Amino acid sequence: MSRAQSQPEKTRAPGRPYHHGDLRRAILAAALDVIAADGPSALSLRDLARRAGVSHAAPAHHFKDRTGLLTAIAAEGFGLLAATVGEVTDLKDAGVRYVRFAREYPAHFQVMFTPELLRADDLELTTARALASEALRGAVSAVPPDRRGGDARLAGIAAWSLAHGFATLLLSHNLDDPVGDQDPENVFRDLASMLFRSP
Amino acid sequence: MSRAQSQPEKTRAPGRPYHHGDLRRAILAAALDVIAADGPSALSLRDLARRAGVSHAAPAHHFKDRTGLLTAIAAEGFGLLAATVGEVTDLKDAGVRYVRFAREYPAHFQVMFTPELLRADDLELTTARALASEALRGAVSAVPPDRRGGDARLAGIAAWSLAHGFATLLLSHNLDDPVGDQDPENVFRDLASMLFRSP
DNA sequence: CGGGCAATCTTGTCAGTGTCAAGTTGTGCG
DNA sequence: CGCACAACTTGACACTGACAAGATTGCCCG
Repeated sequence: MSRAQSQPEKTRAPGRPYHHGDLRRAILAAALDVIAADGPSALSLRDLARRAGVSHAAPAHHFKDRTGLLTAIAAEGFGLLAATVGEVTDLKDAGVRYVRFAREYPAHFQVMFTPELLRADDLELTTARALASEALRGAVSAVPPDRRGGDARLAGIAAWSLAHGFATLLLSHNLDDPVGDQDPENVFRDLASMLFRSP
Repeated sequence: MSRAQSQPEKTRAPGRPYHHGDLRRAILAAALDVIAADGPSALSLRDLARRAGVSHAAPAHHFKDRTGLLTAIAAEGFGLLAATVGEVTDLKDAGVRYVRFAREYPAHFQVMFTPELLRADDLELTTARALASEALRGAVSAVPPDRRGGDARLAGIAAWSLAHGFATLLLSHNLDDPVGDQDPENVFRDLASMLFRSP
């Protein structure tokens, strides 16, 4: 594997207390940094431990696994998404917020939609996902039937696909040229208008 | 990490020739299997070598790196995508083919759009990507201006976002419920009709 | 035909990693 | 006060990617 910015795995400084105090959050924050910068594959538990100044096995006590850590991130992400989309009544707004979420929490977003990295049956994950899913469903049902062609299910797939595709391509730097220096949220607003307009 | 289905790293059977004959393709094929099943993070060069019945360092000669292997896959993928989309004149058809490509070559698709796994400046990759990009651009310019709201650039982003989002959500099993047992390509056809219709 | 050379593959090694087991240290609650 | 449990450490093992150096082979050119 590729080395992190390794130091000789320093033992803890004599001054620092034995208990970290908030290791869980420290590990999570460091993990999000790494993932946002270099993707989930660059994540190393030992590296995170080094950054937090604890021993290499400390993270395992809070998240059991590498998978456990990523699952926790995904669950947190779905919670944040549900909060971001919130109680919105306009579908276009929901889409804009979806895109905003992806840009504000790129690490969460990436992990949330990479199922092979997650413990699929984790309870926190499934409930958080259900919550977010319900929020999105609510936004779909808010658009008047005559503007979405009658089929709510299809309208939902369309809206989700458009927002998700735009967000994904954005994060993977595939839209850098076409959107240029415009605000991506405004660009997406135009896309959404193309999808739902009076027939 | 997690162990593969490890055997004691057997030395080559006395009968088998020293030269494999087509190691490059064998490694590629095995890699695609693994990625399609468990994602790129499950990829192990040593495991691929075992599957091909060669020594652990043999793959490095064909693709230098783990990154090199993934880059080769991505480049092949963009070539295949360009060929799949081909010389199509209808944008909706192009989208359908995009979705078809993602389902036929899920491993390629996944790797193609995970830039942190790739050597961004690789020549084969960049030329193949340019080729595919041009094919998609051609499909966009084929749709009559009155149906796409005048702005070709925006129409391109919309079409790509819709197709890419649908394909991505499909592969990550997020649309299993809503599309049910219908043919995803037909579902996407309906989505595409929502996007481009006479105002 | 044969000699050598480059491509292909092997062996050995090193640092880094995830995970497990067992021991230490601190904390809060009875 | 003391004791059980949580938080953390230490140590070990099997695995990994990468590199260097050697073995084997096909093949091109004389």
